[in-house]
Amino acid sequence: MGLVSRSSSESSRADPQRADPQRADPQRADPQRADPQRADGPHSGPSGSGRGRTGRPPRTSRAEILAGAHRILERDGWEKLTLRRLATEVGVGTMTLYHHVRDREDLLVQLINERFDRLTRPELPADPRERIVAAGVAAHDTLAAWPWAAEVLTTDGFLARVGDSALWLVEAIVAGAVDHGCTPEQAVHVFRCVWYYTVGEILVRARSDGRVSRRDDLFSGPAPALSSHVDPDRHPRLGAIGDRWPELAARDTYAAGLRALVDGLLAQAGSG
Amino acid sequence: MGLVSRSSSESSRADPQRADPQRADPQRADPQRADPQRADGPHSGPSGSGRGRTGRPPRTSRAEILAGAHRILERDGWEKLTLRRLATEVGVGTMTLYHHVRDREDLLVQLINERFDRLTRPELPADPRERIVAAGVAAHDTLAAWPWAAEVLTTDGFLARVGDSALWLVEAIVAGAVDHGCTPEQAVHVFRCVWYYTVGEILVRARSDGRVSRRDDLFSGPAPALSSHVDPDRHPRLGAIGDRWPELAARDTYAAGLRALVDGLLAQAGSG
DNA sequence: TCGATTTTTCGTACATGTATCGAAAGGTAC
DNA sequence: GTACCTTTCGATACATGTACGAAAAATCGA
Repeated sequence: MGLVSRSSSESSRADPQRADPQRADPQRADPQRADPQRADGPHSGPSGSGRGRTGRPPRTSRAEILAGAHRILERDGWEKLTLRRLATEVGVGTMTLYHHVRDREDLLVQLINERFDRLTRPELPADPRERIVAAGVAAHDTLAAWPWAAEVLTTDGFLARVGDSALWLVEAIVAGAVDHGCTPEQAVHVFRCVWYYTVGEILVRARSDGRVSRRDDLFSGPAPALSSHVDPDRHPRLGAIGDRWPELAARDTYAAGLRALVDGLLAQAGSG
Repeated sequence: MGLVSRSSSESSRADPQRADPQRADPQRADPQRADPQRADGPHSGPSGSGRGRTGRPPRTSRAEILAGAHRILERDGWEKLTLRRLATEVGVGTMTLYHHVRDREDLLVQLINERFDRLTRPELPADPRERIVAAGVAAHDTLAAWPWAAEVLTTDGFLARVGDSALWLVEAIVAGAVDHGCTPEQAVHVFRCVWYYTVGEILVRARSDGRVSRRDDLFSGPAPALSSHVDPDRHPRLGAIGDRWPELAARDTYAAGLRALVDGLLAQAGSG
């Protein structure tokens, strides 16, 4: 046991981490390695060690790094997840991490990918419209729990780096649109709008709550959140809302807004 | 001339920069100061200097700092805008900046505020629906040109820190919704959805293009952008789109999506 | 067995944002 | 002039991401 079983969940993803971008191009830094374990000694001996692999045997693996990151996240919180601390947690030099993740961003992307891996896919409704909404809600719920997801969601080609684990979500939305009668162009449009809306909601909400709950060391008071310095003459509608803005802005209206968006998009596509 | 004329655009904003958060609380570090000029010598002489102000007269002003930031942005690019470099550019010590901006984030917020200040407000259509769309497009266009806006858009209470200069946008959207028949609650909902969608679009797009156009020193190739590693069996719809994804994803569909969103929201509100 | 090769590890160094401390400078108010 | 007040800004410190390159540890070819 333990020879190939674990590597399955890793090799599924294609090339995330392509070693380092700068150096020579010895791509593929993670061919199957004899699962490093590393729990029972300095080097647990090459019992059944890597067959046909040259080079210094790795002492750590990406799986270990991600596990350490999870430990830090749960124990110390998001803002304590630094590369140095993670290296200490895993018991390895700081720069060693860079052989398993391209950079900090890559680490976070991999964490999110892992989360999507573990997510049990919900049953998607048969109705195309509802399927789109359900997929959006699933993506939203998965990401919204991690305030730091904001730091990664918008990275270049995030969707490209998202493994198969989250691709079914994209597929679900596109398929829902097509099943509803959209052309492929329109379906992509639908997906992108849903994605923008979802990302925006998560990003804005995550920061707004996060500051208050976590980083209370800064800015003692909660955000004044508009409405404190509005001139009712120049902005009558805002003035009319007045102090109710914070309360209204705190409501969770993601699903309602998503439904409106999808309704509008599908109507647009149908009549176009 | 030059005594109060310039300070008008600065004193309009209420309290952004409340000196430093840590020290004593001598709030209000920027009462009107006699516009510092500082272009013609070590100290251009107190000709008509500040009336009724005690303490050492400031050698630099927030306006100068923002101007220097602009210079760096245009000359060296966004990633070169660091506090040390900005201090050198303006010709002051690094820590002096902290007397005018709370931190880096605050600097960026002020830059955006300034941009909104300079924005000539477009004529808003009379039709409520079109007014909402026009306001959204105006906000989008203003922010989308600055890729680094992404770093600020989601900061805690961004809307709260946005000066009057951008508040008319919020007002326009809320007013459009109310004029269409929405309750205040629904109007806030409309605004938030539009805001989420807009922020999401800007953030995702900015990063996607930005990497390629500006930071071409990293990652030589453009983003693989999905579609390269899709399994047509598991994701038939994505497989059908195939290589067309990059092209479709590159289109500018912000306005179309916004219109769909607004349509859906207003329909939702009307029938609710 | 010895050197070449390959891969991993990791110490060192640098730029950055942020922060404290403290001292000087340059004004106004009395 | 003296007292105060505000701004400037250097020295210093710390944590961070990460570029660079050398050392270590394995296999392979001779």
